[in-house]
Amino acid sequence: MPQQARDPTRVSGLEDHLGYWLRYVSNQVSHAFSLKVAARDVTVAEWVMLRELYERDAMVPSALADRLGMTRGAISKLTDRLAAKALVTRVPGRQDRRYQNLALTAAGRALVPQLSALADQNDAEFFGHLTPAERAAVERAMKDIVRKLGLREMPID
Amino acid sequence: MPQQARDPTRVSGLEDHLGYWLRYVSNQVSHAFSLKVAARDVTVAEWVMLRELYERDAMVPSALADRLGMTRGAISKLTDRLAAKALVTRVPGRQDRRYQNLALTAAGRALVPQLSALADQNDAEFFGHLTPAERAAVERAMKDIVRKLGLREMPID
DNA sequence: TATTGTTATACTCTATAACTATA
DNA sequence: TATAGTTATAGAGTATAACAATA
Repeated sequence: MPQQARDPTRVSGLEDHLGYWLRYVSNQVSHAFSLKVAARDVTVAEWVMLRELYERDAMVPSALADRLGMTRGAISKLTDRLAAKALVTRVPGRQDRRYQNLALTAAGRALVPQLSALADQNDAEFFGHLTPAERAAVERAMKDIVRKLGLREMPID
Repeated sequence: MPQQARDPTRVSGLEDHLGYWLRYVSNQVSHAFSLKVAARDVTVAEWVMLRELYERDAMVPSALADRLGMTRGAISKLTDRLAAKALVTRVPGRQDRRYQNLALTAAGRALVPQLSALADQNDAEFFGHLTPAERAAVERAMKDIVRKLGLREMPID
């Protein structure tokens, strides 16, 4: 929120917005994490997809797109890369052959815990010095916003 | 922070990391903002650069690159676009002709307050429903992290 | 030689929309 | 026809590195 309502003629600065600080820190956290997973030849988007498949074992691409807030095209390209790295496989559907299932390979499944450890480490680096109360406050605020977002339609254009 | 240190064999999930939530919310906030400024034919990165020049009136590209945490190449491309939109001009240096100054045009200067109002509006939409205490807690935590890590660059994407 | 700004190249991620195969 | 997945194209952003002009 802009903090200077006292002077309506003043143009609010970048730092006056909570969104600015969030983006600032978030970009740093994500960038640091991307460097860590790059050592395993994986991007952040790839990590998210791998982690999702780890949890659910197998998913149809369009369901994954919905869940991750990406387009089917984006999922398709991501799958191409992960398949090329032999971390994910496409399993053709049997009943309805328009569908397919995405699943982790053994290598993919083995990789997820290693990436997860890197995520733990990254989180500790950035948020470890906050008190538990501070962390809880941030987490609660974020989830609050997500809940509020979930109640309204996503902007399409 | 992963919240399940009790069980060392469990693979921490995406949602166990504060970084995950931060990234999720931050992406939503930035995306919504990008839609707003797109109505003025401006991107978020362009807004940041315009706002910076508004504050400082004129800057050398390499100084801007340092300040925004971008490469000189990126600033060069960004300047190309803003110059094409007649929002920014390149002013050749007089003493050392390797340097140049970037400055807002009259149109650029007139646009910044409008964009600033959109930033205010965007912040209100996403954080307006939080209590002042909650907002303050998030802001304090973010600034804490920035201070702790000595981060000084600005977020761009 | 060192530095400034530009350019070339390449990659990630995103989105739209046309395309195919199937139902 | 409707849907699932792919592909093509485009654009914004990232980064590295070679380059020309200037000091």
